Amino acid sequence: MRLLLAEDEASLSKAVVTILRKNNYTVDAAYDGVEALEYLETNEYDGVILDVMMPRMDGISVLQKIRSAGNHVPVILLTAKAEVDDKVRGLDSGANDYLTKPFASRELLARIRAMTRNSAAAGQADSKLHFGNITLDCATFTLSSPYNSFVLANKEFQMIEFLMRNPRQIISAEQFMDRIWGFDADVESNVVWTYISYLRRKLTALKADVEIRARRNAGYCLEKM
Amino acid sequence: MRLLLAEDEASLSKAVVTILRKNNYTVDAAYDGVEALEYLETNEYDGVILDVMMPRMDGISVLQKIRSAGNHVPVILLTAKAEVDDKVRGLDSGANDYLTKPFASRELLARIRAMTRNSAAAGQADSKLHFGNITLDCATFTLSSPYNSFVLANKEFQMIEFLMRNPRQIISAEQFMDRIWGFDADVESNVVWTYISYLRRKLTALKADVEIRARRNAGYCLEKM
DNA sequence: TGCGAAACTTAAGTGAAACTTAAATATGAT
DNA sequence: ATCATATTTAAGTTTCACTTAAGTTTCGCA
Repeated sequence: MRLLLAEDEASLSKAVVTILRKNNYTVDAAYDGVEALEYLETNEYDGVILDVMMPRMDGISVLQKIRSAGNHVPVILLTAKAEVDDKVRGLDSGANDYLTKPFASRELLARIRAMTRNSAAAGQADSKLHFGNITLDCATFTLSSPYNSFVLANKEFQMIEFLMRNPRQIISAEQFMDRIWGFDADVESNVVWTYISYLRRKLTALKADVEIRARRNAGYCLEKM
Repeated sequence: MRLLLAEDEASLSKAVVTILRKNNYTVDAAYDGVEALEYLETNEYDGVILDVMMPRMDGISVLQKIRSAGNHVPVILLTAKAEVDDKVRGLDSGANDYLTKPFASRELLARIRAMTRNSAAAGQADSKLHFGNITLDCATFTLSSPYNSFVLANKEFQMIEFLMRNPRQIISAEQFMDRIWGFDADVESNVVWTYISYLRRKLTALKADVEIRARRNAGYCLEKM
């Protein structure tokens, strides 16, 4: 799951990013409205947490802008004070939820789960993905088959999740990079090969009837054997 | 996905075309504004990458011209300097995005994906080509008939794609070379024969009711038997 | 009908892309 | 601070798509 956090207060932003990463979200952080907009235009997120009060462009304007561009990504607005007017204006502009500072991290996590639940439900079955004889439990990061099971590390999990949400589709190394590492991360595309290798080893150990096939000069593709 | 790249600097244009083709876009290249306009008037594209500074007609004028003609194709503008005025003028003229040189290829690709996302969701019919009893799935590189199917290698795929997008048209070996290998590649025209041979073998195995016919001293042509 | 040119087929060689592994580094928990 | 685990880098290895080359067939024309 990939989230964007737009929050100008650096210490709060860092704290929230840490909490979210611990909970296995992939998080990009923007520090003002214009930056947030740029991220939103170039990446696809599963959810956005948007501070209302920000330099250069306020959160509600960002929200209006992306909604008018036809982007329906779920958005939680953050604000310092619970002003009813702000709240109404925010929700009218297309926010899915609203949270006032200060907030408990547990509440934020719960609201994020609620916000992303719908898109998951709309897309497909909830927290468990199936393909062939393997199952990925997104709540526990467990990849299992009738023969065996593994608890996956964060990056491994996101790789197989991406593949299982798009079975039989070709996914390029660049798409993995953009989605999991963020398009501005400077890691070698080598790292994708490494994780593909790890995952294949696990699929073999699971006696999976599916495999990650390489399509030279194109990408990878999860297919039945 | 079919893109038009309008960029006058030959070396940059060539580099970008190569990158885009590698990412399985079909790309036409124009080297000035007037040429770009001609391409845009005679073909339908899924997206356009338009350099602002070009001979004969600048990018923004091209953009204004096609917009006033009612063409809503998504456009990314390219410019050397990040001048705010230029940016505003470009976006006001109807550009969907703006990218300043130099740029990372991964960022360009991400922006193209963002730009074409909507149209991809709208019309996915583009990703499958039909002729006679054979079908080419451009998403999975699969060539199939009611009897059988093959996953094609990159070059094979591009050859049959070119033929299936222009059925009954005569395509010369040179056209294949320019389009698939690039007009400056130094490979023997032998390779075209080789791939035609591979494809014919596959068409036979598919019991296809179409064939690649050779027109002596002219080229090849995909026709019903 | 026979000749030369063009088109075709096949198979082996090559290099770039993909893969694997292990070691180095970063992160995070105790 | 220390140790355990996750992630990234680096380097050596393998694989396979592409190219080449050489021999064969087909075609058009005299």
